[in-house]
Parts: sequence; structure tokens; C-alpha cells
Amino acid sequence: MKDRPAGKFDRRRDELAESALLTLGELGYARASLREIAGNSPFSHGVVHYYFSDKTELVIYSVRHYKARCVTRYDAVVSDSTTPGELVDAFAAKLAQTIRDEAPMHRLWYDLRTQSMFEESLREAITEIDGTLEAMIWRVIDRYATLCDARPSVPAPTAYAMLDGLFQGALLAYTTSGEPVLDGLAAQVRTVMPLLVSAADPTRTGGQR
Amino acid sequence: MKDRPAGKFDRRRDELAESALLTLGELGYARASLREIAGNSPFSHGVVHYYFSDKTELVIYSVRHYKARCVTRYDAVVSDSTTPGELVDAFAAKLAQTIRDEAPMHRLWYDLRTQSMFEESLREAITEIDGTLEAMIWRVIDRYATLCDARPSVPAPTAYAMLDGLFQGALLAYTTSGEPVLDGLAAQVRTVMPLLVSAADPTRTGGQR
DNA sequence: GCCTCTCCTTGACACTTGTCAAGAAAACTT
DNA sequence: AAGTTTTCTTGACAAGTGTCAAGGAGAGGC
Repeated sequence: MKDRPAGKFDRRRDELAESALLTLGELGYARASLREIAGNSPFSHGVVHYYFSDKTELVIYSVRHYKARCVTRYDAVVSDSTTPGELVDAFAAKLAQTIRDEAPMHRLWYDLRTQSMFEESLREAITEIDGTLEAMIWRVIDRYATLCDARPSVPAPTAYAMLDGLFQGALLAYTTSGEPVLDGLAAQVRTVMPLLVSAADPTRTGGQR
Repeated sequence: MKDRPAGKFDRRRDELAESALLTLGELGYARASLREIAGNSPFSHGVVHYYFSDKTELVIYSVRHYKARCVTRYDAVVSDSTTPGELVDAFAAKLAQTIRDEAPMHRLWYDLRTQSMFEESLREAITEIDGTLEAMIWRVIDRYATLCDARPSVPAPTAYAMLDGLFQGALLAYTTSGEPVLDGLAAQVRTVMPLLVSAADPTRTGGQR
């Protein structure tokens, strides 16, 4: 057996992953069949089992493939903002924009995360990705606190869970009502962010208010 | 045709709904088949279509049936607490306890809410129930603010989304790690609740800090 | 007893699903 | 060009799905 040219093989896997994401985002995990997925690709339905051993493996590979691109979404926000207000505005705008641009992917993410509560096989990958998302959000909060000359008032998991709740609520509302709700999301974020930091060590600054 | 004794008919529907909840909570919406549901009931699989026209109708009826019981879960907390600290502690304890007692039901709820983003037919019922949950949470927040002699610092949808995020995160963690995470939830709630209210109209009290 | 109506079971239907094996087609090697 | 390996298609399989129709079982009225 010859060495597999890992590049070629992996490129096909990525190609299939893209098609899978398209279908999964549209139909959700439960209703996305391998035939439907293959139908959204240049290949036929049998090829999936040449590149993946399982439907589960395909799904996990796909969502990893996607989330890998996404964990840097707010990095520019973090690095380019120079004032708290600027950061909050940029962050809020980015949150709303990604719902506009990638609603199906976000729906898929929440779908998979929920399914992972029922299906053990998804749990490990989902847990890991969720951790990277928490870290992603925490970088924003941490930077925001720094720009405020303050400290986060809640730990990372709490901040992530709260903002995730806002985001998920907005996604849900967006699915029902579309565009108009996104302004509301931005407003929510502007309201909430200040609550997530409190005055830094008062021996140094004496507090902000 | 004789008048249907509405009581009998509805009691059977409720009975089937209970069995459906059992199965749905265990397997999730996608994997819970009508045969499996009937298997958890005293009846055979065909009877479902005698009492419900659809699988969807059964599911919606079931979740409505369940949530109707639940929207009062925190009412005692609201009415029995006389200090902010007492309320927060009771609320936090109740949140943790319901995860302990009814994790499958909560998993089902999040499953259905997520599926409603893919399946139009679920949306109306889910949206309505979500509204009642928001109201349920808001009663807690409102009471808390009153006891603090303060006002909520965020509107109802925001407060609900944030606490829902915390709760969902805890449910997820509980599914993976079990009991130990529930103390964390209580701690999170104690941290977050004070952030959701701010000093009442300063012309009246002069502020708390 | 018999008839009628409600309630429930059984068994079938059309369809979809993930999986896999057999072999065609394409790519690469020599 | 021939042979070999990689890649992909086709078609089938068994299992499972929601749905429904035919008819049995049981109760209650006459």
C-alpha cells in the first residue's frame, strides 16, 4: 500500500464537510440524510463511507471544520478597539452580523449541542468546541474590562453562558421575525456588557462611580 | 353520534402525553418513535392516531401539558421570600433542584425549542411557551428588585435570555458531569442576580451605594 | 338476546434511513 | 500501453419510520 497523499484525501473530506454543513444547516441534524448531503455535493451518496466511517464522524468533522474558522471572529474586535464604547459597539455589531450571515450554521451548532445531551457520541467534540467558544467570548470580556480599567465581575463560564443565552434568544427571534430583532440584540449587548465588569481594585483607582 | 364525554377522552390524551414525555425526554424528539412512545404506555402503537392526528400534535400537546405544570415553579419563591438574599437563595436552590429532578424534561424543552428553528410546525407553540417562561422568570426578577428597593436593570427578554443561558449551560454540564456542577449553578445565580437590578429612582432613595 | 357505538389492536403500506459490497472509472506508475 | 491502485457510482440490504384501514373487544341501550 502506498502512502496516502494526505493533502488530497483531506481536501475531499473538507469538500464533503462543506456540503454537509450546507445540508445540516438547512435541515438540522435529525433530518439531514447522507443522500441529501451528497446531493449538495458533486458526489454520490456512497462516497461518504469512503471518506468517513460513520455519519457521526462526518458530522463531527464538519462542525469542527466550521468552528475552527469561527473562533477568531471577534479577534479583530478585541485588537482594534481602543475604548470600551468602541469595543462594545463593534462586538454587538459583529454578533448581529453573524446571525444575518450565518444563521443556519448557528442553528446547527445549537442543534448539535442539544443533541449531545441525548447522544453520547457527540458529547466529547461538542464539549471541546464549547470550551473554545467560551475562551473566544472571554477574550472579549477580558479586553473590555481592561479598557474600562476594571475587572470582570463574573467568571468566564458565567459570562459565556449569559451572552450565549442572549445570542440564542436573538437567533430564535431572528428565525421567526427576521432582521428587525437584530437591533434589539445590539441593544441588549450594550446593556449587559457594562454589568459584566466592576471597578478594578479600589486601592488603585478608587472606583469609577 | 353521541356526545363525546370530553373528560374521558382528554384523560386518555393526558395519559398518552405522559408516556410521550417519558420517551421524548429519554431519547429526544428525533429518536422518539410512536412505537417507542406507545411502548411506554399501556397501549399499542396504533392508538396514537385515535387520539392525535399527528405525531406533531402529540408532541405539542405533551410539551404544553408539561409546561403548564411548570410555569408556577417559582411562585412560592416569589411569595414566600421577604429579603433579597432569601429570594436569591431559594431561587438558586430551586433551579438546581429542578435539574436534579427533571433533567430529561429540560433537555426535551431545549431540543424542541431548537427544532422549532428548523420545523415551522413547532414554532407557534414553542414561541408561546417561551413567552410564559419569560414571564415566569420576570416575576422573580421583579420581586427581587422590589425586595432590593431597586429596579430591574435589564428588560424582561434580556433577563430571561441570560438566566436561560446559565440554566442551559448548567444542564449541559450536569449531563456530562452530574451532581457536582449544580453548586456552581447556584453560585452563578447568586453572582448574577445582583447585576440585574440597579438602585431605584434616586430622587426617592438617593441610591444604595 | 342483539345492535350500536366507542375504544383499541393488528398488520400492512409506502417511504426513508445508514450501511456496505461489487464493480466501473479514473489516476498514477512503470 | 499495461497494470495497479485510488476513487467513485450503483444498487441492494435490513431496519425503522409515520400513517392508516380492517376489524376485534367491550360496554351500554333496547
